[in-house]
Amino acid sequence: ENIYDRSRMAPKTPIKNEPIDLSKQKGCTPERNPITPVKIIDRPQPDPWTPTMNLKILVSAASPDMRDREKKKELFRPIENSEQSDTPDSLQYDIVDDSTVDEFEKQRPSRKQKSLGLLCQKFLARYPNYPLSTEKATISLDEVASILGVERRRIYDIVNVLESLQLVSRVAKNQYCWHGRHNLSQTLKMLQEAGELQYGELMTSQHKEQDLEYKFGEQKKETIPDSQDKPLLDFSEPDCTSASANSRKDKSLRIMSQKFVMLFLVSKTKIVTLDVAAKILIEETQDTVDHSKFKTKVRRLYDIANVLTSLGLIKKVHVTEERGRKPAFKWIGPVEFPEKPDELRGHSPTSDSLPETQRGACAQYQSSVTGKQRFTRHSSFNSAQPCEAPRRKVSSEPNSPHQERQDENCSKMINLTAVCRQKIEEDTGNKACDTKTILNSAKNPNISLPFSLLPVPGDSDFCVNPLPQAVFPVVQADVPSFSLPNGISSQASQPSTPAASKTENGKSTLVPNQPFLCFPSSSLFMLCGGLQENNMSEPLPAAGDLANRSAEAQAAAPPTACQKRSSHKCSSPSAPADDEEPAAKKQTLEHSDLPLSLVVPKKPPESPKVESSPGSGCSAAVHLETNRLDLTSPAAPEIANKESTKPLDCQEQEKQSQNKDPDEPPPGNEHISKENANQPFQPQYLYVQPTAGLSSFNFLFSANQAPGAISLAANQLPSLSVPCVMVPSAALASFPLVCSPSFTSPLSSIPDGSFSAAASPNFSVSSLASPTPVFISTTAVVSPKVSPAPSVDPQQPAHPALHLSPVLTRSCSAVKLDSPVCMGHPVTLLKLQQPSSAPLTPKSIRPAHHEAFFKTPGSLGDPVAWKKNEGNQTRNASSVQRRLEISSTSPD
DNA sequence: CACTCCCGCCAATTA
DNA sequence: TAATTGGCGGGAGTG
Repeated sequence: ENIYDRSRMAPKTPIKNEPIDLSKQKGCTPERNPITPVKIIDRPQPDPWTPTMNLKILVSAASPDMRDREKKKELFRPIENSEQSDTPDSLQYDIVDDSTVDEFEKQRPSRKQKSLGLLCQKFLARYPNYPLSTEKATISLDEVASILGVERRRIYDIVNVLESLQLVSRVAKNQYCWHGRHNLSQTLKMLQEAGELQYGELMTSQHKEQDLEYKFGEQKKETIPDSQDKPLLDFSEPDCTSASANSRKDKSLRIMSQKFVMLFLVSKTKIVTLDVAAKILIEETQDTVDHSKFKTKVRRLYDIANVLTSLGLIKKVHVTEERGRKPAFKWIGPVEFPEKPDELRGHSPTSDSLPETQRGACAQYQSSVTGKQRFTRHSSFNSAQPCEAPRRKVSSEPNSPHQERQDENCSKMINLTAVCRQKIEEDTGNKACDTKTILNSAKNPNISLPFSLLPVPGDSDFCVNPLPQAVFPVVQADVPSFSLPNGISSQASQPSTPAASKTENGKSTLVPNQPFLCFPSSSLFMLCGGLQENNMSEPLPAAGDLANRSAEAQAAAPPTACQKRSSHKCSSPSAPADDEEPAAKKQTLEHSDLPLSLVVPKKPPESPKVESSPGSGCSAAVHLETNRLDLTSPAAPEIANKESTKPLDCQEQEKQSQNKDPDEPPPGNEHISKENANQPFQPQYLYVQPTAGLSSFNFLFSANQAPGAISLAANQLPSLSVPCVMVPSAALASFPLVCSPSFTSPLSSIPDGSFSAAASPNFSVSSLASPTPVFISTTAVVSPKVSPAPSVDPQQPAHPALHLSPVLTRSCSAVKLDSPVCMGHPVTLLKLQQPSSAPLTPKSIRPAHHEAFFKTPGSLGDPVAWKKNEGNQTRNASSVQRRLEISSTSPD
């Protein structure tokens, strides 16, 4: 064959060697001098120019197509030298060539043929996905460039991206070492972790912080550089040592690539829009949205995306947003990362996407692969990116080392979230009206929901829903946006209509049993109960997708709780494969539908309050009360029944959840109630919006609660049965709090009969240390001191625990819990202050013990951590989820 | 016109 | 200093 080709090619010799030159040297005359380093070559034949040759050259010069054709031939031509020549690929190519034989005709290599993605595939085809140890090949840039017929510059683009994923490493000048995908899963895992730290937090975090951060500007910068300097992943591999390789300044392409991947890994939907990514990746905060810079970033992202696409890790999709459709990429690679290097990984999702050639390769190699992990995860890895450097202002938290970065990211993330939100809204059909406040959807950061929100189909009301997402990265700047919901909620709360509507959608089902509370304030709270996947499974009629999402979302939220323990199980329903991953992730995947796009959020911070408040206008207090009532009544009962019985395991829960109860019509919060009803077990969330900005943060808690407790609460206790509460950090002050009734703590036995249910505090929160003031207590504690809320109580009768006494009063007294949550004390209390915006520092407020339970926004920042922690804790399973909305607004 | 993204100049880094 | 790397953005190809 070769011979044949050659004959055909004839003169090519020179060409072969220097194909590049020919083609490239554009304008130039076809000089033969090899500009680029021509490497050697197999056969150095001196004389190149045969008559034919000239002709060809001319032709090529004349027509690009031809040129391409030529190149292609060369490219494809098996490389004699290379060891890999035998790879299957070559065959394919050959074939192609043959076909091309015809002259220059149509094959227009055109641009597509020269695309980086295609080039990358060719490149990848040369190397096995899972090379045997012996197979490791070193890659010579010059050689590859010549073989592929492209300039080196292009090879750098490819190699840099591959390097960011550890598929190759630089060994020396002009030399790279091919590692293949053995480590890919680990690398991705690391990126995911790092991404969660950075972005996950962001997601949750608020913008405001960023603003605040500005202060840190200096620090930040410092940080940034740090991070950049090192590749996120520094994988120093033993094998190939490239000692210095890393040093170069910021290798932006490498870093960008890693960050980009992180976004996918962190994103629930696994879809990231280009613009969002670009914004996030633009180092500076978006403030200076230099258009040109943005453009450049996007160009780079395309470059990266092309390579990632060739790797079968992502695929291009479009997300349709209000404004129109935007380019986006969806992660189709592995989502879970088993601890060990998985060989298999490639196959799963990824494999599908892989080009056949690769796939084949994979198959071949997979078996062989041992999976050695070369890379250790360096702490640095994580740190690097995330920026540890400066601590965030919030320093308060011990935990939050990363937060700063997060903040930054947050904003970005927020954007994403916003986008998502928007979409969601769109999907739902939103009621823009209601929410209009919501903002311009486009921008609103508020939309916190991006993904998760789901449940509510159209209604913004459900903002609450977002929780799940929130859990995620979503940061949601949304806070602001949520406000909408608030407004709605406020209204809704009374009328139940909204709920109903939702229910209609079917989404409501998701939420069934969960009661909502609305708080006027801007801040939102989310609480999570355990999750149950069940929800997911539930029927979602019309809204199907949404519903699913919502369900998932919800599930996601819980993830923390469930994840470890039952995550898989839970997840199972929803997501098939992922056992290991946290439910949330899985769910997310499923949800994939929603892209995270971001909209650029402008600064949500301020607006939020305003907006939110407006809606409700109402005083928070009022709403609260009502809400409470509502809540209690609706969902609670049912929940109680089921849950009470069993609270814990997710599985069980799930089952229960499946049971779904129809629910009661909740008078008060209709939608909520319904939702709750529908989903008996779902976790409850409370989402709080921070008044001010995101920064303030929202929290979600999942509460797992013992069912009983909850149920009781719900019914009887008007106040809340919600197990968990989130408090906005900053804003916390503004809010009051919520208490969750009892949780069941798996551990604790419940002492009091009264509290019986309550027990547990299993909030995942614990891990979080939060400054927030908020609080929750497991046991019931009502805080004596705080006597809060007068208002609430009436209902409370039964369980003390539940109460939330919202203290409308500004004072926020924080009650502390006496016992550590873990203990399972039954109840907790919270106190809040008013929504007034005064930011409270949580720290002061929060009880020492309880820290774990609550996190301030800042603390929240790390969802991941959170989750992890939770896992540890016993989050139990049970739980019903509830949502609460609170409309904050200043009380009045 | 918007989206993609190729191409290659040229600066920063290395050798 | 030359070579290697790689940031960057003009502007062309596509749809």
